[in-house]
Amino acid sequence: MAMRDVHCEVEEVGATPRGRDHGLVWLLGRAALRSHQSLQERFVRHGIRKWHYAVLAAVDEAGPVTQADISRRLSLDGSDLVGVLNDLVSAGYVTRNPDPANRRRNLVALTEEGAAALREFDVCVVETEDELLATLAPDERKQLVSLLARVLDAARPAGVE
Amino acid sequence: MAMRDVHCEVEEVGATPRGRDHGLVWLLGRAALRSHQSLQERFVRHGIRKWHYAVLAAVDEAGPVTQADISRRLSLDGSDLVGVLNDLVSAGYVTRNPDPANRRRNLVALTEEGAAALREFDVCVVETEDELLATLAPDERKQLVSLLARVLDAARPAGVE
DNA sequence: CCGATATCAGGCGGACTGAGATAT
DNA sequence: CATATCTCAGTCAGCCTGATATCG
Repeated sequence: MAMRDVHCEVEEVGATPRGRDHGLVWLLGRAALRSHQSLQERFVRHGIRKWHYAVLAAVDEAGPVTQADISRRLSLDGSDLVGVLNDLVSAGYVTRNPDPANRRRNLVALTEEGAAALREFDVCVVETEDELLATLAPDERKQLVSLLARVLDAARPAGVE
Repeated sequence: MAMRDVHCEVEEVGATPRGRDHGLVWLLGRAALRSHQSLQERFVRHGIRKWHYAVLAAVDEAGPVTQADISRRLSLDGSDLVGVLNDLVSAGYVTRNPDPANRRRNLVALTEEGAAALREFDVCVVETEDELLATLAPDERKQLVSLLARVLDAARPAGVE
């Protein structure tokens, strides 16, 4: 709207400062919803949901970890993690055993089945992202990811990750 | 365990094609969550939530409209819109009357109080977006918004808006 | 006693589905 | 009858809070 190289078109300053339908918050919310739906649609075929994937990936990357660690890494509430781990243990994807060094803690470790499953689940993510980014050129994809990462970093409440 | 811990480094080709923590879906979801929380925090001080704002804005921009119109414009389910409108009518922000031309329909119109309130609520959005985008240069903001809009357009299920 | 960990119970808002009522 | 609109009931996952037991 109205590039300001010309004589003062200051109309939109007060009323609709950036067009209500195209604001960042709105776009973010809708884009996240669509991508979430698209991903979940693929995940359900494997019997999982997004947090199952996220937890598997976190355990894979960090090795055997405590639940509190997973919780902090993913910004997932500890009480919700319990249920996710129950599912993953039932499926045989992870083991959850008390840490002999500190028996308040549980150590969560990936099983072979879990590692194999994770590689399958990765495909869902790749497919979803390719679908989402189909209309963007490769460098635009990188730009978008980079910009989002910076926004997220700045919006991070207090030292996470 | 026990796999090909052969010392080849072709690992990330199949396993983590783009770094699991930095994928588009993940970033979108987290950024949307943060922005949503930041905005809702402001909205609650005014006694509203995001859909109240979205509906007010839609009615403001489209003039008196039917509920089905609002529903389509915002991709908000009609059954959820009912409750939102109940709140807005109670607050005196909109009126909801049968359309004399087609009495299946309700015509929703903004009141003066609604228009005034909307202008206040706009401030919440502006503040939230400024907060989110604080670390980005003006042209980067435009880039981000533009890229998100393109992603969203491509991801649109079937002719909306 | 205090703090960290894990678990459990439950609330709340958002996205969605299905049934029913009414008007065209 | 068939369709469109609005309303209501209820499901479900996600995000959050609070309470409890246990261990250090």
